[in-house]
Amino acid sequence: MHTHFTIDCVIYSFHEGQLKVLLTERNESPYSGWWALPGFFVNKYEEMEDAVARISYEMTGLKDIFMEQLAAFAGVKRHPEGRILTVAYTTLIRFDDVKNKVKPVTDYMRQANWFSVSELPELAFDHQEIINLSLDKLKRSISYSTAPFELLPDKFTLTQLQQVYEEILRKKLDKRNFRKKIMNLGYLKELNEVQQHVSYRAARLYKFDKRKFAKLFSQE
Amino acid sequence: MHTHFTIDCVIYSFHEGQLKVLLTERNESPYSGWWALPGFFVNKYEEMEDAVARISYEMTGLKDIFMEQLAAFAGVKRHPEGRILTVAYTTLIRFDDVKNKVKPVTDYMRQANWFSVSELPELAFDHQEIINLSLDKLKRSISYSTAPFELLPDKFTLTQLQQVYEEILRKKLDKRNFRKKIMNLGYLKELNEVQQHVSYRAARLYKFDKRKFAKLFSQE
DNA sequence: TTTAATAGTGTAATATTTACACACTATATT
DNA sequence: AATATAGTGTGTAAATATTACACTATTAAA
Repeated sequence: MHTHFTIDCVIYSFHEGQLKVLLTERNESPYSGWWALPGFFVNKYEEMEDAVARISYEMTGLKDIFMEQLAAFAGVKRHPEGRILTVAYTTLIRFDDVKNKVKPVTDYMRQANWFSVSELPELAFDHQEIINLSLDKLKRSISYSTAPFELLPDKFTLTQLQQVYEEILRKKLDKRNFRKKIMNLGYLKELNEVQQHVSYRAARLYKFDKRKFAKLFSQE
Repeated sequence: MHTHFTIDCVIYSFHEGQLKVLLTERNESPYSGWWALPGFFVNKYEEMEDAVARISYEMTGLKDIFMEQLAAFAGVKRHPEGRILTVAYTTLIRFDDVKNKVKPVTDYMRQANWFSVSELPELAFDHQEIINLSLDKLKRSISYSTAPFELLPDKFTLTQLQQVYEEILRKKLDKRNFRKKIMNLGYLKELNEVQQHVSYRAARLYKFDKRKFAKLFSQE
């Protein structure tokens, strides 16, 4: 009638054209030395949302990131000591905002690192399964979520946006059709600025307009 | 680091044109005498899926129903004794299959009864919140889920199907457009049978073709 | 036979999706 | 100055899907 209770975090970012997930190297038995999702035990009198904030910080050094619940995983056989119920949370962050800040502030993990979701090492516990479920959800919800814009910098090119879509959907899209469709949605603001420091024709930059996006999905 | 662990079940059916949810009257403190989702504690060495089957049976008398996970709820203040973490599960069943069988087989609940989701009594704990989340999910996923057919009998009329859609989406649909669209999807089989015992023009019956439905969503 | 209740059906206008290829531009290199 | 490189930016026609909209047909009961 009691169970251990943990939180695991699936933290995505986008870098060099690839969807990345943040993993930590465990320093504790079981699975010591294995890569795993950042996660830890919830305290007795701690609200789940507070635990998510605390644990994501302790395991990765990242602060103030908003996480959304994915699902609960509770296999009795996940751990020799008996059941450990974990609730998985997901978030998406801008790689550039955090690139040098990702470092555990606890001894439970030795290091943290970004891995391309298509080239993951063998993971501890059922963490691969958790990631798979989370990728499915991301794919299904992409058309009505702000996910792509949470992964990109404030100003981005349409090619970058298309790459994010292609990574999440795991398929190539047609450039002209993609641009037509995304611009038609009306929540991208075209800027009078272009990319800097590229050795080819610089692409125009765009911004995401949260308000217009919200309006689009408010009434329906 | 430990928590109580329960399962709560959100069980829907469709009857007399309305989406119904199955509630149980509690016979235990706290909230004794209140209506609540059928739910109970998970045993120490019990797999979560087994607990779902056992608890849904004990609280409602229903056997062999497949439930899908909705989310975990874990407020510290849900219960005076401290945190009780509950994982909510959802299912959809055919009203006619179960109409006389719904009865708790435990003393923890006094009775079970169907309520229209638009006219619920005040519920114990945060159960209204759980139902709201579940209704949202049902709405969002209706176009790519088998939900409407799980609520209907094996043979059904297009009007019944449209009513299910209207209840889940909470809006009226145009009859001609609805029929055009649903028939175009190609997974309804038209039967050479009509409704019996109706005091007006009998409607044609249809069946849901699972295979064709699955094919439709397999490759994409 | 009439009434009441629901079943069943089509079309035109508009919007969305798909398939598809080449010229343009900025920089780096010689 | 000329050229190579690498990625940007753009249009159209065909097919498909969506929307708005109203009357006739059928059955059983009165």
